[in-house]
Amino acid sequence: MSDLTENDLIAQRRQQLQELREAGNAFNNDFKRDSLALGLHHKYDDKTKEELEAEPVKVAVAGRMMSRRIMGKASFAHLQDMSGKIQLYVRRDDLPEGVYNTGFKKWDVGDILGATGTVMKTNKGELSVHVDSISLLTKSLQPLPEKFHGLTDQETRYRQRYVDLIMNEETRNAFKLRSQVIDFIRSYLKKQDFMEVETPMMHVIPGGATARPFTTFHNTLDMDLFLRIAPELYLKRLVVGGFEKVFEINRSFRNEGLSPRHNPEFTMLEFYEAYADYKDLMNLTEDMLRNMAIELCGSDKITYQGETYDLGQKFECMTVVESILKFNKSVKEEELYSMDSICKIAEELNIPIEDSYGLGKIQIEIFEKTVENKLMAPTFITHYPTEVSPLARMSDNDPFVTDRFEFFIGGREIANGFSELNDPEDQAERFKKQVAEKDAGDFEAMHFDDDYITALEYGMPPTAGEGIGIDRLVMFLTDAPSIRDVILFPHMRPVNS
RNA sequence: GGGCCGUUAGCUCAGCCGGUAGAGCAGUGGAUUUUUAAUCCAUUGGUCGGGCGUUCGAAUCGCCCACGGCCCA
Repeated sequence: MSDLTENDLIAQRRQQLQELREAGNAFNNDFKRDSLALGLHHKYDDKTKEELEAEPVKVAVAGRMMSRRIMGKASFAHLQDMSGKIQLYVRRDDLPEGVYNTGFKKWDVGDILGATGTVMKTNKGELSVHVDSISLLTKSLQPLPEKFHGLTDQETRYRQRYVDLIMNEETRNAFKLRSQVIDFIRSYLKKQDFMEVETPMMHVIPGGATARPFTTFHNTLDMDLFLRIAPELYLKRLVVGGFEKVFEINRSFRNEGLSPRHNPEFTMLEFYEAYADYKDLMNLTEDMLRNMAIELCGSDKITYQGETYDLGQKFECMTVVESILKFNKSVKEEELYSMDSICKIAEELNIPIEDSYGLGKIQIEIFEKTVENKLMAPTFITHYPTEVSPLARMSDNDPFVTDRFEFFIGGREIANGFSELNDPEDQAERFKKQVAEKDAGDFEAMHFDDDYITALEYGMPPTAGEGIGIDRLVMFLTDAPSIRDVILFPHMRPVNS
């Protein structure tokens, strides 16, 4: 950032910093605070001005000065710390000689200060600290955005998230909620005896999803490695190993386009439970999301982009085919099971069909085009075709479909779960089909993972597993229109030259 | 990859049928001992995203590029 042409504002502040250096008190590290803004509000907001005067409470606070109103020999300023804001009442004659005029009045909004004083209330009733000592802890060289409009430029908010966090409480709140969502999931699963694990992020064979991976290179081993597209195959190896309930919350990476719903790195929860089936996980999902909303948002009614979603009601449930019929009134069920007629439907919908596509793949193409973004209310979709579910167990009643579900809300996929395919010979056949598709030019198709087959050959108990997209879930809970609003440092193209 | 929109002072924005840029906030100087977007007076500040064209003259018109946003593939 050294190529920034420095403007007057920064030059002035740099000059002040130089003076602080010369005076020997730049970057002080000797101030200890004993109170946070929010704590003071909790403790003393209910007290009257007189009560606070009768029993003076001495506190030490620190934070960034977000505003300042100088009224001559007295001033008001707001300090912002990790918990919130507290007002300072700073009077010249209450401070040591010179501090007010040669110190405080020269400092800038954005500077980081420490102050001690007594808790008071102003005539207007705002809880404040009546300051008796104050010092500059960190000089801020960069001017903050204007206080009234704040920082609204999307690009700057994403590129300089630190400024966004300083200026926008909604941003801070969204990321606090994100953290709480992850805490909630951890404790929810741990209470049910799930064990948290960490599996490789650098894979020799990328697997567990159909997606293009990022490639990297290990110098000493002289080999390509892939950033994982999903942890799935490793987590199931752990189930084989006897960790019967495991979960992982961490990043996966997919080398595909960016959009308001896609970031190249994103966070997923994946969890696996032996001796459970996909229906058990649907129940778990419903219970977990409902309780999460109540605990973290205070209600099972969530408003997202102007629409209200009720997580309190029993979630809707239908099959892929049922949903296609529901949103395509002119389509008859039998047409979805004949290659001739389904191709005609796809053609009418402008869905390009590859020669390699079977019935199941075309059904899913139609589903994605005509159904997915209409699934507003919380909805489970089940009976995904085997053709598009290479890791899921075939249904006992109909080998055309698998014991799989996806969960949608607000027109977006949030979760994907299924009874796991634990028949090693079936799995090997499915991998072979994927490899054939890869050879036919599908970059997203899976590799053949020999070791995973070997693991299954040792025997994996009947197991169900699920992945939940944490970013999309947090988007929903924070009413964020873009995934970039829930990722602290979303991927951006470099800005330079 | 395609379409539409945007990029002007530190921030938020005007200006765009061509005539070399303006406001509010921030900053600077002054007044002000309970303010809340404090107020009042004065005042500094700009390669108008970059490049190339058209023109006597471009922030404004055209083309290309960069970055961002939304939609589509």
